[in-house]
Amino acid sequence: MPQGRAAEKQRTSTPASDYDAADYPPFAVTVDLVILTIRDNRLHVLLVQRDETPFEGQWALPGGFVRIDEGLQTAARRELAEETSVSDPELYLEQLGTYGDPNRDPRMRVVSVAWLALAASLPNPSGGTDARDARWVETNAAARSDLAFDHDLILSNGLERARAKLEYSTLAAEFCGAAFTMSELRSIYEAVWDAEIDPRNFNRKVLASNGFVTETGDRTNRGGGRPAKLFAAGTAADVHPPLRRESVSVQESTKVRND
Amino acid sequence: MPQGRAAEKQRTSTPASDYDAADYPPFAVTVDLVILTIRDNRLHVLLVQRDETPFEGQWALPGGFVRIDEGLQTAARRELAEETSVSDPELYLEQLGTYGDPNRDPRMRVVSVAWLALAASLPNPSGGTDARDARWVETNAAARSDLAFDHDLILSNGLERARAKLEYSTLAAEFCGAAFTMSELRSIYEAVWDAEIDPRNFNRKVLASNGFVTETGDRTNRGGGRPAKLFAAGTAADVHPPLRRESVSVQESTKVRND
DNA sequence: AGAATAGTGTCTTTCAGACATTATGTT
DNA sequence: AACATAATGTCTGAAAGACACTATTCT
Repeated sequence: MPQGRAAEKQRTSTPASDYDAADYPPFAVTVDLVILTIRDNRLHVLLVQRDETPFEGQWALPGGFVRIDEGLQTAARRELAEETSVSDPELYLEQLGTYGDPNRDPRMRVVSVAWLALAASLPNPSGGTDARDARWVETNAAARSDLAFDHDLILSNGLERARAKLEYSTLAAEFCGAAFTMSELRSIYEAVWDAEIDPRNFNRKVLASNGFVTETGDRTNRGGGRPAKLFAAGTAADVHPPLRRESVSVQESTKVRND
Repeated sequence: MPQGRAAEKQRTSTPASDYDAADYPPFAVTVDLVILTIRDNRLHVLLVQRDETPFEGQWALPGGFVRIDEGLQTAARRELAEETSVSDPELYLEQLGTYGDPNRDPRMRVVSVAWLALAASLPNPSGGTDARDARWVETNAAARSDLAFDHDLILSNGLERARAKLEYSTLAAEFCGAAFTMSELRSIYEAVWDAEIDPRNFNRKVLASNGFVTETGDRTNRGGGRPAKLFAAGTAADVHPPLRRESVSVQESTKVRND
């Protein structure tokens, strides 16, 4: 094995033409996706059921190999399109982290770059080009289940990232449709944070944040009660001041004192 | 996990035992490090000068190949120790992101996992096992210079991450020595944020955050003025409420309105 | 005594969180 | 008229930011 050092020297001391596959450790690089969407006012994640060893029959995050001439985000977006049959290049996608424990895959050394995708509502998994079973799973249930590989960890990191993201980014707005009501926007927050939010305070804060949403002037008319104003996503990327979820547990954790 | 997916296509049709290097694209995986420290009250980053093609003579972030049987963080820590001759396993190290543009290295397909390391004061680069030149460079100067590969981007992301991190983590405290004064702690923030901070407000906020620092009872006596109280890092990991740098530019960016 | 640095307190404004009533449409 | 949902305003407490003076040591 080329070990880092040896390889390193090559990297710095060997002309490009001398590069040889045998000179460096053979890694496989994959992408895995935490794809989140809202269904029935609850946050769901897309899981696929493995039909091959290892972890046969277990559920896992969707993902796949990065092609040799393909960028990492391109690979993630390709997999996303394959799994959701939604190839909207507007779909929000951000890099979550890279997982490369030498034993994470029993077959070979695989380094996986994990991505977080968010969309307001996605269709039922069409299975894309793959024949395996695929399903939207409510995130609390998914987090409790035993996923293949280190996907439990990746999912957990993805959920935490999504929750934190909504605090300071206007993502949730674009993440609704083109026009949405304030309660629709609020329900996104409630689903992701898995918490109730006071409509009055929420309203005040969203409107106070310049560029978060803009009123379209139209209203809904889908029966029921009073028609709601419609909004569109604004131009700002950040929320000022940030919306904050109650950090109850955190506050307790800081109770540590030295007396 | 990744491989899961990765292997996907192959996997669905190929038993594990059939795995063969020829079956998947040959990637090299490296780690690159943004190592930050404070010198002369200014934030500095460790850069190394390349002595080989490509980018010969240009400055770059330190880094190297990941060994085939080595975890990603282990590889980062090994490189860190080699470059700084400080093998303190306590040194703060967090994953920054992964960079894998197909053209980022002209010689071959390299995916690099970037890491952020922070330490209060590190010795002059001993060069470790490498003979290349290595130096601490003030970060504003480093960010303006033209680094090899995509290291400009990595450095920029690392700096932004470090600045954001100080807002809500107690990192800066551990990142000082075992005992430190309030103005030393403050100067860490000032160096990283490249801004002045009001000593009175800073003091109030740090002390209000339970578990951020604890008074040791001792005082300094290094001449000059009144001896300063000494503090040690507390047990809390997060700052509540967070310290916030003035987000001037952000506030202006939100000035967007739809009238 | 003077120089140097540490340490502290008050005021004002902004934001967070709690909370109840009115408005406007449909059936 | 009843029902359903949307919309809004006020009060209180916490924290942010601005700001000036006192305290302790050394020389």
